[in-house]
This record gives sequence, structure tokens and C-alpha cells, in this order.
Amino acid sequence: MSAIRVLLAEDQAMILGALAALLSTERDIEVCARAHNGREALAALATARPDVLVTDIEMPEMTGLTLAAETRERFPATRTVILTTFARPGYLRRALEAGAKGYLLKDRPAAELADAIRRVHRGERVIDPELAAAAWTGDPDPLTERERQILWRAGDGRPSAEIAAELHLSIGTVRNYLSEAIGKLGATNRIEAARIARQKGWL
Amino acid sequence: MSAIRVLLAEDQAMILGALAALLSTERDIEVCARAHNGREALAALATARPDVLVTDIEMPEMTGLTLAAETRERFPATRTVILTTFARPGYLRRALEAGAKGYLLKDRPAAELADAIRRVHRGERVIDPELAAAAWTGDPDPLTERERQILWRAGDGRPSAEIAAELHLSIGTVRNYLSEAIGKLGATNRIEAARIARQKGWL
DNA sequence: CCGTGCGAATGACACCTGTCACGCGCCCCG
DNA sequence: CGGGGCGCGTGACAGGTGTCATTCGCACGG
Repeated sequence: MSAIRVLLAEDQAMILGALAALLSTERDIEVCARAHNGREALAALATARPDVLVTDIEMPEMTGLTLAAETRERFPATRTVILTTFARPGYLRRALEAGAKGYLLKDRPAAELADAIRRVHRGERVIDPELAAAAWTGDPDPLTERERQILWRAGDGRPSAEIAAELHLSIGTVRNYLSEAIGKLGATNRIEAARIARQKGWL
Repeated sequence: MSAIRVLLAEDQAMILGALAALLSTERDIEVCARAHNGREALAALATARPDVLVTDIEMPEMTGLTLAAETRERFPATRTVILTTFARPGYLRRALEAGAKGYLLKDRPAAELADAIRRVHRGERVIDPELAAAAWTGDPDPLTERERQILWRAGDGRPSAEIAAELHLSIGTVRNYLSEAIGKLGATNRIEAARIARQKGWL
């Protein structure tokens, strides 16, 4: 049986090299090409024709999500695994819509990478379980539009009075909305609330 | 000649594993321990007594900068190399003040890591050249260590009382430091101050 | 047409924040 | 030795924040 041929796309050169070193310790996996951005990856796909593409999301030139879509379109024999820092349900959804077969987080143990590559190569889907749960049961955005507007502004330190002026509301009203949002998000103050909302992708 | 013993500290498990794999391809380098955060790293320093500590900056529990300072203090035989995504002059200067001997960016080629480790182990300093130039011209960090500790915590929404408890200070003192920091940074409240400081690389 | 619900506002209260003036002890430099 | 920083603390005050109960107007559906 021949090795699984992998194309690695990652913009941080040192991480790219390190991931290649990691995969080269696996007998059944061969890193046949590397790319520092989406455009390079697309070129490498054409010449190297890998079995699996492993790509970061946030890259210059072309994001991993766009790259995944292009890959499905033009090189359907290559299966895509997204490897990223970001546990955002929104990214996951867009990755799946773009035809990615795997979505793996960089804070998972190193061994999971090779494992995911093998499983995706076999035709399975590999989604980070916690993230999948979060996306599925995904408490969909509890915030109203007003709350979002206000929390957004409060999140970078603007006082209620300023927000009220900008939105043509009274100060008290702004504080009421903030209080609502803080409650909904289980926070104890506006800053924490903004952090939570941002992290969940609701801001 | 025996191998250079290296402790790797990095919070993203997969990157940690990958870097370890990268270094293990070098004959003269041995990864003798790994840590997922600053606190773990400190413990590992005590037991493994590595020649070189390679650490990320942004980690939970304890940042790489604090870790570098602790290392110089308590394990002076271990030399520190900072390995980070962030090309911020403020980080570089603070790293050097904390006694780090190397400052390397994750978007440099993978080969430079082993090279930097060898050179630092030999007693040389290894600083990313572009960043060194930038650090010379930028305005200097106005924050004291206390202000930084406190502003950092205040920046993600923790109330003064909580910060005071954590740092064994009185609430009033915490507020005094915050007031100082807000003034120095030209902000109007703690959140804005934290934003400014982060953006300048002072947090 | 009468509820119900929703967005917006008010007022009151306790608590948190930002600022300032000032006090204390300590270490270090002249 | 004595003064000056510096880190830390206190107390006080004005203003901001978080919470709640209550109100008003308006749209909507029965």
C-alpha cells in the first residue's frame, strides 16, 4: 500500500515546517508539497495532486475556506482538512459548506492530525467533537439587534452616555439593554458579556 | 558531546507536538520536557533542568515573558528563547528585560529554530533582525510591571475586587494603578487603556 | 376593540470606577 | 545620615454601572 500524499498549507513558515516534521514521522503519510498561502496551495494542488489537503484558515492571498471551495470545484479527488486555531461555529459551518471533510483544532493533541488525515482519506468525516456539539446544539444567538449594537460599542470601552447619544436612546435605556445582555450571556459585567459574545461569534 | 536539552512551552498542543517532532530530527538537540502553559513549564524547569527553554508568549496561567523572568531568577543555568507570532517591539523589549537570550518569530523558516537554539546555547543572542530595527525607533513602554499585571486582568472584564484578591493588594491600590495606567495611555477608562496597551504590544 | 407583547423610558438604589490628596515604610544614592 | 523615590494603603467624592419595578405608546392578532 502506498503512502497518503498530503499537501500542507500554513502561513507561518516555522509551523509549516514543524507540521511537516510531525507528519514525516508517520510511515503511511508523505508530505508531497507545502504552501505558504492559498494561491501557492492552488498551484501545488495542480502539480502534486495530493490525496489530502491540510490547510489553515487565516492565510494571506486566499483563506483556507476559499481554498477548500476551490479544491472541491477543481480537484475533487483531493479531500480537505481544515486545521485552525479558531473554535468558532461560524467557521466550521462555512468550512463544511465549502466541502471540507475535516475540521481540526490546533490545540488538540498532535497525534490527532495523522489520525484525521487517515480517516478523511478513507472517506470519513472528522469534525472536532466539542465544536460539532457547540455548532449543532449551538445556542443560536440570544441577542436582539439593539443588544448587539449596544454591546458591540460597550465592548470597546465606550461609556453608556456616548452609546446613548450615538443611537439616539436615553442612558437608562442603554443600561437596561446592557443589563439584559449581561444576563442572557451569563456574564457579570458588560466587558465580560462582550468577550463571550465575540467568542461565540455573535458580535 | 551530549545533546542540548530543550524544554518546549506552547499552549496549542498540536503545535507543541509538531515543534517537538521538528527538533527531534536534529541529532544534537533533545526535547527533554514539554509544557502547555507557564506554570507547567516552571515545574518542568525544576525537574528536567534543561539547557534551553523555548517558549511561546501568549499562554494561559503564565505568559512566556513572566516565565522568562522567573527562569532567569530561579534557574539561571537555563537560557530562554522566545518563539512567538507577534512582531511587537514592546514584546521584544520586555523579553530582553526579562532575560531572554533569543526572540524568534513563527513565520521564519523552520530551520532557524534549531539554529537559534544552538547559538543561544553557545551564549550568543539571537534576535529577529527586522524586529530589532523596529524596536529601536518605537516609543517606549510607559507601564510598570504592576500596572501591566493589573491592566491585563482588568482588560478582560474582571472587577477591581477580584484583581486585588488575586494579587494580594487592596482594592484601592488596584484602582490607583489603573488610574495611573489610564492617565499614561491617554485613555478614559480601563477598557480603552487595555485596548491601547494591547495594540502597542505593551500587554 | 381589547389583550398581549415589545421597544423605549424613568426613577431609585447599591455598588463599582476614576481621581485626588495624603500617609507609611523601605531602600538607595548623594 | 538624610532626603527622595517607590510600592502600597486609606479615605473621600463625583460620576458611571448593574438591577429592578414600573410606565407609556404602539403594533398585531384574535
